[in-house]
Amino acid sequence: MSRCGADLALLLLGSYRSMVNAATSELASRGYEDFKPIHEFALRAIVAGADSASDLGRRTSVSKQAAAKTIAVLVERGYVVSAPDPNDARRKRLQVTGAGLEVMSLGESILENLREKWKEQIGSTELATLEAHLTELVGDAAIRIDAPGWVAQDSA
Amino acid sequence: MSRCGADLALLLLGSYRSMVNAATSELASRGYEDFKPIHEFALRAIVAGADSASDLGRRTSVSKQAAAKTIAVLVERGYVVSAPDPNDARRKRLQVTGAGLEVMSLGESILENLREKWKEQIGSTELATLEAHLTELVGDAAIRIDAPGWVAQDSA
DNA sequence: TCTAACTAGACAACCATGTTGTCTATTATC
DNA sequence: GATAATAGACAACATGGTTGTCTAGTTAGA
Repeated sequence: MSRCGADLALLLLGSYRSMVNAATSELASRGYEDFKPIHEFALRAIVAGADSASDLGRRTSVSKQAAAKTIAVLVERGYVVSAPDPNDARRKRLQVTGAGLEVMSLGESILENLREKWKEQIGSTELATLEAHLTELVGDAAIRIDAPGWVAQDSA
Repeated sequence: MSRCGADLALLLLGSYRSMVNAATSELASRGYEDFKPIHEFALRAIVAGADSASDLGRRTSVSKQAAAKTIAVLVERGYVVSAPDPNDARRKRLQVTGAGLEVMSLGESILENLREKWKEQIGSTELATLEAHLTELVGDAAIRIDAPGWVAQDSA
């Protein structure tokens, strides 16, 4: 199908886009209008323990300033609250709100549905193989969510 | 390997990134410092027949103004020349220069090498199967290169 | 044929998301 | 206790996208 390296790259990108677009538009249609992948990933990172702006920046390979901006948006929209850390007056501890958890689980279930649909298309074993191969390709890079940047442009 | 939909999405994105990052850093090390994926795709589109700014915008699903900005960069760096169209005084015909073709073929060969390496890792048939499955997933979306936006953030 | 509609491209203003650099307050470390 | 490191705020800027508006040129139709 794919004849050259560039096509393969495009194919990978297209597949990602295809999933994420479907997810964001679905989320939008359910009332989460401006929720972009970057927000999802930031929430995930916060839940995973990135409880401060600097921390979030480190974990997502982005400057703390950029992280702070993202957090500001999430706070403004009520997905995250930020409160002074009693143990360290410099820090502000982040916490995902109920609304934040809700949108996360909704997003995840949408993506999960997409994966299921795909599984039906190509078969369960085939999907597993594909995932294994992709994992092999990305290697260590898989560990880090990394640069929200390349995930930011979207909206559907 | 991948347990949920979000992981699969991330895996796809990671795979793309992994290829493109390697390519851009390789290009950078060979002297093409500021060459980003967006430029590559724009050149490809121009070669494929998008010979004006408006045209390029349409083909890459971007406003003509955005396309014009990208073109301005490519022209400035000598990858593209823009000359008045003798048949239509409104238009400026775009043409990829020798340098442009050179960087394109270099980029392509780098990506091709990456694909080869991957082929050795997982096997030729497996790679073909994987590509076929991905093609199935993206469906029609595969046709359009689409939004340079999600391809823009990079640099390596 | 002449007018109306469309098209190309230029320009400006703006938005989003990232970057660096600088500053203050606080905490850690020697 | 002096020095270094860290958190976060703020400002300036780069990039890459958007709309909106304008002019010049083309095309189509009454």
